[in-house]
Amino acid sequence: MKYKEYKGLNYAEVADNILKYWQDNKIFEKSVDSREGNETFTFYEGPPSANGTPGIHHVMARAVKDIFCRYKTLKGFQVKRKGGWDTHGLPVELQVEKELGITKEDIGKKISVEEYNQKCRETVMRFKNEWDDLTRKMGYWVDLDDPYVTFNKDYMETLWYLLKQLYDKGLLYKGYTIQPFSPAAGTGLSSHELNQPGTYRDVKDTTVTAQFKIKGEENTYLLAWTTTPWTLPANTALAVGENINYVKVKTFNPYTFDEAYVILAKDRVAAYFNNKAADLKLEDYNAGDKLIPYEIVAEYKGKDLVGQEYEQLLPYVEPDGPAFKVIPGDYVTTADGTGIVHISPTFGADDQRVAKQAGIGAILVKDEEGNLGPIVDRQGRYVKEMGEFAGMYVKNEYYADGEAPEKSLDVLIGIKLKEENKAFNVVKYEHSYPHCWRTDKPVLYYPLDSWFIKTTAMKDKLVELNKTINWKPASTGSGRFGNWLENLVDWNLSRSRFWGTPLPIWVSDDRSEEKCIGTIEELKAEVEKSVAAGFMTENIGDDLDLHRPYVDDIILVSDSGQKMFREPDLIDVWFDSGAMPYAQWHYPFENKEIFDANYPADFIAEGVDQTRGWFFTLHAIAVMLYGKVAFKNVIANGLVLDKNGNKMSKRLGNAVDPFKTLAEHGPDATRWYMISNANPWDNLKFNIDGVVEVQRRFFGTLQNTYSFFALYANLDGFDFKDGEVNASDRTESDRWVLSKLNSLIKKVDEAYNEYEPTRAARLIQDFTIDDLSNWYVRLNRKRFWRGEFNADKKAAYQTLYTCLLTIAKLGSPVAPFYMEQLYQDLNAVTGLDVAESVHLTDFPVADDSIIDIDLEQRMDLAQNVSSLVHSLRKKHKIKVRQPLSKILLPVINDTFKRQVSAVEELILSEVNIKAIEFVDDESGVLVKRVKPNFSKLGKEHGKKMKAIAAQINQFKPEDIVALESDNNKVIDVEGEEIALTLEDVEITYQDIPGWSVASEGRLTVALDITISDELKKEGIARDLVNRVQNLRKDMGLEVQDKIKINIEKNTDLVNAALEANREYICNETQALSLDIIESLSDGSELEMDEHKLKVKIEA
RNA sequence: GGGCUUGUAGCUCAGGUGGUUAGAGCGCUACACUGAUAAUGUAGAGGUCCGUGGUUCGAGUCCACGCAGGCCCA
Repeated sequence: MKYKEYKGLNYAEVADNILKYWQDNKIFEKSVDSREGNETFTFYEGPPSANGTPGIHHVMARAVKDIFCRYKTLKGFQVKRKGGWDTHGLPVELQVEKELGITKEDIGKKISVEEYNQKCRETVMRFKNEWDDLTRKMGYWVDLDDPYVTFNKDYMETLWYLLKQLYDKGLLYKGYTIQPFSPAAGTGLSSHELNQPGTYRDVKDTTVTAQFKIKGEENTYLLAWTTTPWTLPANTALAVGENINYVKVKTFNPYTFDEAYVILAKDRVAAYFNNKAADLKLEDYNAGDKLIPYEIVAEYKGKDLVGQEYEQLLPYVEPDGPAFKVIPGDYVTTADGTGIVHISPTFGADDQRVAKQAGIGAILVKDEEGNLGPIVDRQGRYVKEMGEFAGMYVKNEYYADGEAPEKSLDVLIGIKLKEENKAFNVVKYEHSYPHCWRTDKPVLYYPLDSWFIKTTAMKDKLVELNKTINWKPASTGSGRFGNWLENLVDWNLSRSRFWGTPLPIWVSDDRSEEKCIGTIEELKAEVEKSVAAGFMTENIGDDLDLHRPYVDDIILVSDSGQKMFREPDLIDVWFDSGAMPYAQWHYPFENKEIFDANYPADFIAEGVDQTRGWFFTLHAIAVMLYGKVAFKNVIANGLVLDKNGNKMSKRLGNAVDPFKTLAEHGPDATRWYMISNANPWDNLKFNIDGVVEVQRRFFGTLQNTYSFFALYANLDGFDFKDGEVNASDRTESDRWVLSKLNSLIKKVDEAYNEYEPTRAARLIQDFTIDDLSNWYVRLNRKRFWRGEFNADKKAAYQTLYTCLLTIAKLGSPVAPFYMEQLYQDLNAVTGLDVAESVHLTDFPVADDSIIDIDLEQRMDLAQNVSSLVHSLRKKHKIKVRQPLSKILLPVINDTFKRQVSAVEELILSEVNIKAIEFVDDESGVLVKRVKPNFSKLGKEHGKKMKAIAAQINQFKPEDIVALESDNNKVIDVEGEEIALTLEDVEITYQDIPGWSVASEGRLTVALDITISDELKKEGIARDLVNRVQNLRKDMGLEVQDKIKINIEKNTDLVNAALEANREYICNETQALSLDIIESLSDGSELEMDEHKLKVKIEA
């Protein structure tokens, strides 16, 4: 049995083969089944929607999910991963509308709801095959055979069950929110519709800065500005910014010329008062003067104004609760207006929110049916209670052509306020305002009925439990998510659409009776009653579809015998996905045990854009119904942008095709690149060059290392079947790399465990490239190819084998295909692991007894010394093949000497030097430099630091000696004596006269660059060996083939070099003989620096 | 407009608790190696650490205010 050897590995092909291996051998299934009975690690899959094709960012998101599921499996947990599909919602509906060429209004008219929903059902899974294909090709292990689907009856029944639970807890109620509304079309507009291009247009409106008279104070007014004067009669509060500065200004009303004290933001004074009037005296003012004098008479903070009461501005209708107070508004600015914001809870979303928070009521009227409503009806007209303005449209645009009055309602209100000394300023103002895309008329912000989940009732619990969740990154949890919870509003569940889960609430005609249905069985029972009451002809069958229109046809009977109809709303699709922990198992109707074992989730991961989406709905439902978190650890990953940092979009053509990327570069390099390049929670600028680099640098190096191993292990028949070599029988470098390897295991385990995949990948990568390949293999190459298969060689094979196999296991969560191949290739020969897949093995366990920190330090020293010597050779243009006699190392301390001595051989062979000499103070050749220890001295002496540093830098050699011998030196700084010890300074050896010196930190190396005759000869011999090896290779000789070397007589130096090193040359080149011949007729001409040799080689 | 986030070499990223030569890889330049070879090694050049103020003996690091990009929400 041989280790597989490759000629140019195709990584995409590896993935294909491994994928087949997994499928044929059911490895994924086994990775779950083989952990049966073990502790479970629960992962929830956030369901994607299959009505569009997947993008490259899905590869990123799913790689993150996959990594931790695989890791936990290796750690022995059973990790069930049920896939899922999000199938309801607006995007699906819009897509269908577009394809059918219809609008929402046409549904139920041009096409039946039944047909329409059928179309949605067909559309929503359109790209399921592409998704499944991507899932497999990228190596995302998730159960595709039995996914949850949100439109399935079982799934929907659980939703109903959960809604009923909320209903029974009193957490489901009907209320209103302020939504964009088009009176002309008689319909609410979704935010999607409002985001259509062209909806926002610049319009000129009459704006009013109104005077709100403070209660109990003469002539004192709060000024508030509005671009919608028609909302002023609905005013119930004024909002200020708590940290904004306000002033009271004494002046005169520009319309009535009455004396007035007005309050507004300090920053806005300049906008309301003419600077030219600044110097005018109030007492010089005459009514009608153009310039109106003003004077600031008091100043307040916004929070000082909070609570101030004022008189109702336009008292047509009484408020339904406390009103006419100053309240805090977090969104108030001084960018425009007066810094005081007019609040009408019925006509602004912010208004409604801050009013509710402050316990302020609204201005409401009763319609004919006794329902409360705003002072504007659904056609956009003032209601009858509005006195002289009753029946007027609030916008002139709403009148039929030619019927609009000359003066709009806004203008009339402006006039009325001026006359009543209630307007401080009335002007036209151009601003951007949304328009209905269908009717072209302005949108109203209007209260519309909706069903809500009372999340605010559980706010404290939601906030508290959120703090127990491990968020990656933490800032998303405390910041974006935490702030969102702090400013929570009730969850608006209602959607007036067709394709979604219907709200299971039936209400009687007079709205006095309600029923919320929680199960299909319950529905049947209720229908039976209805049949008995004669409202329904027959009961529903088992094949009932819970979608519209079927449920709409169901009429129930109330306890008092009234007909009950379903509330026509659908529920927010986010409820669908937030309910997946329960609904995916059709809990509580089935699978109770599975649910219990898999709730809550240990881990979920999704894009950061889901913070207020899925992350919230999962959390909200779990906390409200079960008082628990839904997930314990969560990674909120960032976006995948194009290489220039722009959002990818199909429209712009900068979207990266995931299938193409996977096919060209393979899933492993793609995944490794995505994970190692940046933390998943940072945005990733996806650059295909980066994938190529990862492939070349990491996978290329790893594969080369494996190939190197395989080449020689095959020659020697190494199969690791006769036990492990003792640590004591291994070389220093063997023990070093194994120590590093075990340190690596620890760190990687820790990184995965802390949900830091980037750290894990980088650790593995650095070990593979720097420690294993660039140091261990390079230094030990000869051990692999020289001589017979002895104990030392075996140790080398075992060491390298262990490193490679461990890398395969550690890296398998990130690069599941390639690492599987590596594992298989290694294990096929040795059979040391019984598992048939790397994904069925156990995660490596670090052996502390192998970790030797001192050894790791020693090797660091060897590397640093070598690097310095290389740099010196470079400086003097002496190539490594030319041996040199010695280097000098100043001894920093005893440990240093001991550590360097232990790796002396390594250094000598690495840099081709004959000897290391240590020098210390007694040698007298060292020139010392001293540097202050800033961090220590700075803490103690603070301000004097500069003076101290200046003095230390001027120490003479004898000062340093004195300090060293006494461990004490007193210096005088600005009259104060400061005693220094050795700890206060850093002593380095900066220079050795007559030597070539390089240093890094405290380490200094001096190189003897004199090349003696003998060294020169050895250099020539080494050069020759090198050239002969080339010739051998050119001749196509095998490593073990023997040769004869003939060389034509050359200069005395060269001849002497050959004679002196004959044995060495023959040994290295597998030569039986080396003869110097007077004349060679047919040899090859070799150039070695200034020497030219004629050489002939015979096999 | 608000919340969160990012800004360090041409590119991608590291840089506990403030401490005096700001690092790595890629790319570039030069050299070396040539039995890991469609590999490999070494060195060099390359930085107003986004800006402006502040705190401090000392700021890439702490504070404030900005600027630019991103996401979410208004």
